[in-house]
Amino acid sequence: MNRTAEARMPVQVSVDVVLLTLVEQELHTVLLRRAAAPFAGVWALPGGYIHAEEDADAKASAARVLKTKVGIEGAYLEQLATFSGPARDPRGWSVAIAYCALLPMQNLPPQSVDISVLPVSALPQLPFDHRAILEAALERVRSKSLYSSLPVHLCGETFTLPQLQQVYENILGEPLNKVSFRRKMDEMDWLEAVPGARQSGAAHRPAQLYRVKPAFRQELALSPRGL
Amino acid sequence: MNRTAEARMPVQVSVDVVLLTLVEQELHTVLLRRAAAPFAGVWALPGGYIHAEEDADAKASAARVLKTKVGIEGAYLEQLATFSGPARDPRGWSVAIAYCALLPMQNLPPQSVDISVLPVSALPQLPFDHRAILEAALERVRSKSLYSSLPVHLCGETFTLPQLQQVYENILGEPLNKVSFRRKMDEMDWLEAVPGARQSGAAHRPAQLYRVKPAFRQELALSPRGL
DNA sequence: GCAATAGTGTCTGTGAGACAGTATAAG
DNA sequence: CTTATACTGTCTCACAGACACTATTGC
Repeated sequence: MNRTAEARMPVQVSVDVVLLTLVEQELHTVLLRRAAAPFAGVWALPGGYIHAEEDADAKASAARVLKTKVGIEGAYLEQLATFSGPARDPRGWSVAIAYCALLPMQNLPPQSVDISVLPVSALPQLPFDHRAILEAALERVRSKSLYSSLPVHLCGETFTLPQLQQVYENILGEPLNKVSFRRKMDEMDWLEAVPGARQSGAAHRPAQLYRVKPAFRQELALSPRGL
Repeated sequence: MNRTAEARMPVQVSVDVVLLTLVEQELHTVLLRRAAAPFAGVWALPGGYIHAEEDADAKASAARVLKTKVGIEGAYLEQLATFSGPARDPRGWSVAIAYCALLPMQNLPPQSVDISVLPVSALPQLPFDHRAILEAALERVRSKSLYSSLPVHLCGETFTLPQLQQVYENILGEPLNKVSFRRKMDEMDWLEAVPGARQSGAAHRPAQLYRVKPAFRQELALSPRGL
């Protein structure tokens, strides 16, 4: 057997990142204008080749892409799936390890001629198989929002329960029962009230501010029976 | 910007397959004895490089590995996750696209000096990060068995409801309520009775044989509230 | 008949959703 | 005071699990 022949035809490996945020009650994604061919000048998902010399793994590559090409750090990052085949990139057989990233809107960089934040319901045509990658990200985020704390990564440091419920509702696209939602948050036990902190300024009873308990900052909390 | 420099350091891309089956009420996995270095002679997950000339995508590579190295076709195949980094393979920075495969025991090839079927609870030390890949596969299969028809791919063409329930119980490691299980199977509506076919030979009332409805042969059925 | 397992009717407890009430801010 | 939203007490209905009963085979 002839292993060198097997490995001879080169396969390009890149990472692509679906960076999602919530702007005015709707999921938005960040697109970059491609600098180089193919598809130069076209809006596309942030992505890039793996740098074997510096990246500890593909997730680190994705974090580096977000830092150097979008200018953000600290986003929640989760591997989505790997897309592959001879046709997805005109340069030949390629592999893209896709990641999903969540970030609160206020941590996003300002838009520019090369950085755009668009609602996922009204995106331009995307190059490669980026449309399929984006759909996979949306499905993943929506399905995990049914039974986990994932959506909290779209909120800031502190938030009120009504705000958090709105985030869930915006992702899921349907209203949730207030009493059930609060019961679930209570029994999942991953939030703590910020002592003495209340939302102020509104012409009604102020809401208690909450934050994620330290043990759950890097990890999702799961609810066994959903919601 | 210097894209050719970015892509210069080569990254090896392979697929690894966790092939699971049920033998005597316990999940087993298929290991192959490695022919070549590194880890020559060691039991490892079936795997191999992507053949860009012939594979339509990474899933096709995984199917080809199963066919050529294990001798099976038609297994249920699902992408698991992609493992990467400089340390997982001594030959250097590498990417492994991991797949999970399910097959009924009777479709497995006979064991040989190079093919082994072992219970997942008593495996030898595995090379590379194959232990982590296997754990990911087990977690995926167990978690999907809580709300989908996934376990049916461990059954043969036809099966009785008591047999199917046993498969679920063996995967999950806990007994299930008989009435609830049958209610769920009924409302998920992905099984059909084989007319007139009943299990025979046992010294008790024979059970009705079922098969998967054609629409669900290639696709999982999901239950919104689990079980 | 008995033993053994298949399959079903029905009760009960848990838990999610609905509703309506109280609480607390601004003006 | 009114208005608006935060928060909570409680009822109800749906559904999962438990139990018990009937059904059908081999011996």
